[in-house]
Amino acid sequence: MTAYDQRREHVLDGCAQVFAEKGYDSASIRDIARAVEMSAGGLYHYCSNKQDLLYQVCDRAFRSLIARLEEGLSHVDDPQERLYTVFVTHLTYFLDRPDELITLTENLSSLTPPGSAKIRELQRCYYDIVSGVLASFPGITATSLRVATMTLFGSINWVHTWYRRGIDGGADELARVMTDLFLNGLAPAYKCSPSSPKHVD
Amino acid sequence: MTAYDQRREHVLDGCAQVFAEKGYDSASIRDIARAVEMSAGGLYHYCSNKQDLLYQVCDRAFRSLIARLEEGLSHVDDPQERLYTVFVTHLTYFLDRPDELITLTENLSSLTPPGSAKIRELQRCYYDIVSGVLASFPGITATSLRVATMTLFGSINWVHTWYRRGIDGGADELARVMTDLFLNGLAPAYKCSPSSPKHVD
DNA sequence: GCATCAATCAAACAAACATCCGATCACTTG
DNA sequence: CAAGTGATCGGATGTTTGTTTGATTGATGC
Repeated sequence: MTAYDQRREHVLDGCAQVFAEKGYDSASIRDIARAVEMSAGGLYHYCSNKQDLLYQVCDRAFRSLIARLEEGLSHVDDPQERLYTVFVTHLTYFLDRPDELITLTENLSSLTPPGSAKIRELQRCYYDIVSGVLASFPGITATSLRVATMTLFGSINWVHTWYRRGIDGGADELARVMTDLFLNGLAPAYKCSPSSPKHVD
Repeated sequence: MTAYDQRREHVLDGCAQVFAEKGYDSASIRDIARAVEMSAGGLYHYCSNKQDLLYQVCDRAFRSLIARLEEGLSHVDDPQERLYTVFVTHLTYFLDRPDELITLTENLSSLTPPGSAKIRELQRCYYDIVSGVLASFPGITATSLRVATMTLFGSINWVHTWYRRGIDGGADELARVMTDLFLNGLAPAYKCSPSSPKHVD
């Protein structure tokens, strides 16, 4: 990693922070410059324009996320454990680098061509992985697979709007609750033991 | 309803459309003026400033949504049917007036005091209703109630990012799939079938 | 037919914006 | 030391922003 690359990483960190806090549109080049302690003009040594900064942040974040998930899934075979791996990997990444994931979920729609197409490709890649995990459950149909996958993404991507550090438990606990919800639902008692609707373990 | 109020409704419709399409920050007063076929200055007869327009759109949308949900739930007693009612009401509203709901979910964070506090109160009201529905399921704990409620919101609020008209089925079908997922999960076969003694905890 | 009043407009305002540019600065290399 | 080079800066540019202002219109009441 060259010195230039290191500096660029630092710039992208600052971008993610500012984009996550104010959103792409109301984040000004001067805001970013202040966050990385550089002049506005100086930023243009690490990007071609403001839009390019958003692209670089999204690209880096998506690639990290996909790499982590592929690594995590490579050790696990059981479908239920693989589902847990999806949740815990994404949530761990979120707690680890919240600004990047917030930028990714909140500002994707601010991307313009041609960068938007490349990022959408990464998004598709991520979708296929998660969808593949869900597809291994028996009894799932084509339409319910799509809805279930999108519902899962919605659940995960919504976390940043309500999660509070120190109050809401770590990634493992959150992932456990969500996995249980997706596997067994809210009313397993109704379904499995109609004679004792109150029983739960 | 006075003529002024009617005209104001028309202005808010245009705002919702522009906000949903471009986002609050990059939607200009002139964009909105063009959408409602009025001059930029003329808009200020229906608001005190741009921020006020966002507030009015959010306020109107949230109140409609809450009213619809309260009405719908008032006819239903069974917990499982009440859960379906939550899904189908929200999704119907989304398919009915997508711009308002998109503005609500995408631009809430652009609200500033004092309007933001008032909207947050409506949000809290909506949360309490939905949380109450989920709380009626046996075996749900305090933390899992919070996570389940937020997961439900995430699922619903994410729909606008992937739904495609004419391809993805109506509100009732979507609500049915989601309700089934939340009630029974992906692996009811694993849990209930006698041939599969293993279960997750 | 005159006065009132709300609704609307075009024009103008300062502020903020992304971007560009010439001038330095801190270095390595000969 | 001299020359060269990449990084960074402050300032300037032209555009767009939200908002204000003063004038104009069209209808209503007298």
